[in-house]
Amino acid sequence: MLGPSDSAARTSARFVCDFEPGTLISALIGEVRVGACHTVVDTGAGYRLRVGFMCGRYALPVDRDALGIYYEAWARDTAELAPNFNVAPTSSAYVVDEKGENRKLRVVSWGLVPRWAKDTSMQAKMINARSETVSEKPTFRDSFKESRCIIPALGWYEWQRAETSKTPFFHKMDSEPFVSMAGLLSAWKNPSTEEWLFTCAIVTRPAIDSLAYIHDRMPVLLEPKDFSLWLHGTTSEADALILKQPSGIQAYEVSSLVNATKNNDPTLLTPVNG
DNA sequence: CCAGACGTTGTT
DNA sequence: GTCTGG
DNA sequence: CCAGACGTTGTT
DNA sequence: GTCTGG
Repeated sequence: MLGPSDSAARTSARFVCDFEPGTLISALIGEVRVGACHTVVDTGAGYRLRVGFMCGRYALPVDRDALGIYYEAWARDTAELAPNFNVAPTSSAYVVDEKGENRKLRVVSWGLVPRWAKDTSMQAKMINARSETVSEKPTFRDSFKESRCIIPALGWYEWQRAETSKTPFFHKMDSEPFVSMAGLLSAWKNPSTEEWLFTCAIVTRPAIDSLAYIHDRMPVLLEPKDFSLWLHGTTSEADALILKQPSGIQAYEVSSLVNATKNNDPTLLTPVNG
């Protein structure tokens, strides 16, 4: 059982709690069930549970053709996007999808608009879809069943929160050129203009232990050998891929320049000595 | 029947 | 579109 | 995700 | 505090 003196556990262990988030747990710490998702912060006045952050920004400073080759996807007809070190919600982004035998690279807007939406006002909040509930939620379930995609990135950013600070980290693969995030794709027809808008969301999961000191959630990551199954497998097969434990991820602190979306250059990826 | 929601993360 | 609440 | 705005009337 | 824009 974790105690206040267990400093290693304070920085890296994760917990499930049975009480209201934010409750001071100095008197309750003996009752915390170790298992997932929360870190303990010493506030001086006691111990507080803290949750981490989620993938709300990523980098894709890569051209269309490199993605087409890596993902074995048709990219010749895809619009060229500028290299982007700071992809934000509602930004244009590349995804890989597969209709029948045709795997192609597609330009979409990040933040899923379900096909029945009246407008795009909720888009910026729909950047993540929890894997635990994605097959049930009205906003995501149709896309999960019929229109899964891969969202490529060089890596993703997370902000580690402390009592008075927030520190961005960049996450990338050790030995793959890209992070392949499990995604959902949706096509929405604007009722006014009759134009189609393609949008996507990143499927998320609890963070693996080695990343828990930064945040408690992470994207579902796909291995190259599983790309096809994610894109056209059954929902059961997709569920199985969600449950796989990812590995080979490195994370390092970066400059808070990334906070402002107007900043968009290679220095955002430069490691900071923490 | 119609009206209204439909989501995630992190806050206290 | 589809489900829940009134 | 973070940064930045947060308003009206009347005018072109 | 909460919403919009990037």
